Amino acid sequence: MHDIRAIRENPQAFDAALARRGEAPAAAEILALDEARRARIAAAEAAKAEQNRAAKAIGAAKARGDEEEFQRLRNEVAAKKAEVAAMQAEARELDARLQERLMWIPNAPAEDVPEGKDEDDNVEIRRWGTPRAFDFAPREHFDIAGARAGLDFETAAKLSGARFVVLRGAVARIHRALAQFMLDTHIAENGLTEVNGPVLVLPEAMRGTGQLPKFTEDSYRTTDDWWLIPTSEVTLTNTVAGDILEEAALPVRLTAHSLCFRSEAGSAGKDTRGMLRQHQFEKVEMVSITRPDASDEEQQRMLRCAEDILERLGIPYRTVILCTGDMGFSARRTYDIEAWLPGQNRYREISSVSTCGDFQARRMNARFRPAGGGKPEFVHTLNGSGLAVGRTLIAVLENGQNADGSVTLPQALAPYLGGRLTLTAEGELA
RNA sequence: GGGGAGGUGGCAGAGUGGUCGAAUGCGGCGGUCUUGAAAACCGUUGGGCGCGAGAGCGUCCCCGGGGUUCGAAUCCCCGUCUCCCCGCCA
Repeated sequence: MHDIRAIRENPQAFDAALARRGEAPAAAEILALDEARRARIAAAEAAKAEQNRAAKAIGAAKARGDEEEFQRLRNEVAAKKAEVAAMQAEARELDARLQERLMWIPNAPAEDVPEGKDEDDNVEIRRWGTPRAFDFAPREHFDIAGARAGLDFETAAKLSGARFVVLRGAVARIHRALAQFMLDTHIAENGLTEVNGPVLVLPEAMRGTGQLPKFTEDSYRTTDDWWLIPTSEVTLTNTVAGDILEEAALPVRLTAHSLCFRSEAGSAGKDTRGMLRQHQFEKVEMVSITRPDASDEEQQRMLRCAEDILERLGIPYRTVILCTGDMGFSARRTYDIEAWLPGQNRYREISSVSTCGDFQARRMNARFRPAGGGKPEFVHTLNGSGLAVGRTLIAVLENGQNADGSVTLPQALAPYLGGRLTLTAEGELA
């Protein structure tokens, strides 16, 4: 959420930021609401002050036995009361409208975010690794002999319909190994704290991170009005909602392995084969809560944590910075990491690392108290995939495939696979 | 699911209709004393919003939301969370 004071101070800058995102100007409308709201607040509080003064004098009048004055004050307070109530109601209504309006407006892009309309305008930052030269036509993951036995889309369809998968045997184990490997690396090497939280959350949490109110159709809701998290960013970031943290406690660095649920509304017909895009998938997520001046550096650190996973797995990737038109609602700057998928002969998104500045912190009222004392300030929040487990499985399978349909698995997974690093063409670990 | 007890400042814990944003203790911060520290003593110590250049002024907040009353931390209703007992259960 945006700072109403900042909009007041520089409405032009606010509209300019919206324009970079391709959004219509909103400052004029918002400031009109804000002005009306503040006028009502001032009037209501002045009237309330008079009421309080009279109410306070009643006690004294009673004590000194001045019945006449007592009655007069009673009447005065009663008269004021109605006036105050009416003005307060108006102020509340205007405030609610202002808040609601602000809840629908996306974050402003950072200065260095490249201008652009869609993903074609994203800018490549770097590449790591060299895509392997195959002496045969590399297949997509669902066509690799060794993987086929463990990727059961038919049974998944029977259970749950389209965009689900049942993993079996060695493939299921490799998938699990990847998640364990990622978590262990983040905990032991990157200094993150493991968290295992709910995947069912209240609407407030979804509003805090920005999924609601604008993107209701992208997530699933239970009949009890819980929401299934589309990413554990929601769970992890909202752990500090409403808190005032001590500066010494920052940065807070969290990681979680969780199920994620997405309706994929609007992506019908996209990536329908294989397990690239599912309604339910697993992801290891990273979240950092930092001081405002530390968030840019933290984003680079987090980006490195995610890239490091791919490097340890030996999967070539490229890193891009998203342009203004391709960034998510809450983000101020986002880097995507795209893994090389030889079966598709292209790079595909496997991680997204964003800083949200104080945008989410304002929504969830997450603050810290400066070390020297003084007023609490909003923290900065960051999140990044580290990584999407299912997509990493695809990358491992496609990059390690052999002509005979077997797959050579990364050395890094050895501790998790009993040292057996070959997925045979028959779908067994060897 | 049924029954009971509770949610007060960073923590502990008073306060059951008026002068309470709220005693007291602990903790924190500043100071006196001390070579330094401890102890002791003194002072200070929540957040939001509005107005104001500022000092400051006003207003709201005792889990959340309604209500009663001239006046609510205190009374009533609903919700929520915690704890205890019973039932059920991975």
